[in-house]
Amino acid sequence: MTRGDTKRNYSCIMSSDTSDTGNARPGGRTARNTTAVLQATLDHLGEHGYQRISVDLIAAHSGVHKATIYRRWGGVDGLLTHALEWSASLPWEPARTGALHSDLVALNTEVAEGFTVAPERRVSYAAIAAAFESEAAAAALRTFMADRHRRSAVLVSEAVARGEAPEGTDAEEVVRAAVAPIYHRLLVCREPVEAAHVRRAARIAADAAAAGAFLAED
Amino acid sequence: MTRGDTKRNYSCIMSSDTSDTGNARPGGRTARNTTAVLQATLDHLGEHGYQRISVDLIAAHSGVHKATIYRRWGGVDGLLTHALEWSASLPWEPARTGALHSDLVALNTEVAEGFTVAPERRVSYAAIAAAFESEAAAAALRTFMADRHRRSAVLVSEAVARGEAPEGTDAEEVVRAAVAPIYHRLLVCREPVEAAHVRRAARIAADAAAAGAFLAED
DNA sequence: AGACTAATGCGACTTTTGTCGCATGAGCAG
DNA sequence: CTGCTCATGCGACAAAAGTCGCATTAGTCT
Repeated sequence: MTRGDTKRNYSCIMSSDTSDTGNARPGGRTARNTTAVLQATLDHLGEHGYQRISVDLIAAHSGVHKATIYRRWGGVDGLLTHALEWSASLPWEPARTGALHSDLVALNTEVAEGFTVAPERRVSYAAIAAAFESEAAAAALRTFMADRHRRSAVLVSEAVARGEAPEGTDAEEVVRAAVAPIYHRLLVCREPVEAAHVRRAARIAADAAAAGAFLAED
Repeated sequence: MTRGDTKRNYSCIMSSDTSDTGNARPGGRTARNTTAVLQATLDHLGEHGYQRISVDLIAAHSGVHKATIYRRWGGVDGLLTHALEWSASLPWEPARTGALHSDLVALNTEVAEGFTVAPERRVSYAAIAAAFESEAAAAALRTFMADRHRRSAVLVSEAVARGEAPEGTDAEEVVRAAVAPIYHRLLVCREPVEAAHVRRAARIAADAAAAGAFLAED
């Protein structure tokens, strides 16, 4: 099994098109290797998850030599870090439903599914897990999450414009408040997320926003 | 450096007294080994964190042979799992301040400090990280967290008794709602937790509880 | 087209991690 | 006190992870 057999395109964090990496000498082979290796990494994660991953496996699966992977990515952590950094550059925007509460329900649902539906769930877990292994991965996760929250903030801005929350509401903080219970339940409590949790978290965040709980503190 | 040099006693999840493990032949040496190994594990975590840990290191540091550790605990995961399971059995109860909001502020502060103040922070991170490595560790974390939330729930029950929240409020869910933003910020966003975040999370949870957001859904 | 050079492939090597069989000695029962 | 037995220590081994120098190849520049 060698390079070039791009199997699937997973959603969001997993899709392909690993083209643009800001390397010196970006010419054909380097780019092809990058694609092959990162695609193999995502494929492996999607199929076998975070635990069984190793550089040797990715090397065999991608057709790129082990030493090359160590040189360019430094190890498994680097692979995950790079995959995460790259995925942060993909287009994404939150779904609109017309009201803040239901927007947040939709957002929370998407988050929960990202950690529930295979194969994407394994990739999502890997992204979080990697952040515990290396500072670089943690930084990548920080950037990725900040970006997601920034993009999601429009939901709140638009709600403010519609008069659902007061002017001066910290939009990103509302988003964080809404999704936090989902992540908490999945990654810390290690318990399943039910629809009621999704709804309640969205409800509380929306109500708090309406009540002005996210205005700048004095 | 051999066994028996119990160095420090960290708070909470890190303290010593690794006596009672339900082994067959619980006699002297086995118990001493258990203590030595788990203490060495916690010491190492507190000093160097999760990343650099290995069975060989713990073996050298505890004076217990490598093979014995692999046999009894199975590997690094098992060490962390066992340490976490054991720490769940330690006494702990939340601080009382007289009002739900300030109780939750205190709770959130304790959580945040558990992930901020050395050496305990490294142990806390390790506990979460281990859950990504093995299902056993995940189960241990689930148990530990469920226990913490159960114990913290009295804060809410007492608040209900004082009339601060309606009868029928799901106490544990209020606790989870209060602490979730802290964990989310620390472990997912990978951003520092400020006093304002602690306060806001407590405020929102307390207000939502008062408003009846945690009554059983119909 | 032809030379220059960075990246890669290659494979041998070191280090780390995990396993196994066997002898020993420490607890436990009588 | 005496023997029995299970956990341990021990060291050799196997497997995996990671490193290194060197020859080669594929882009790039002129």
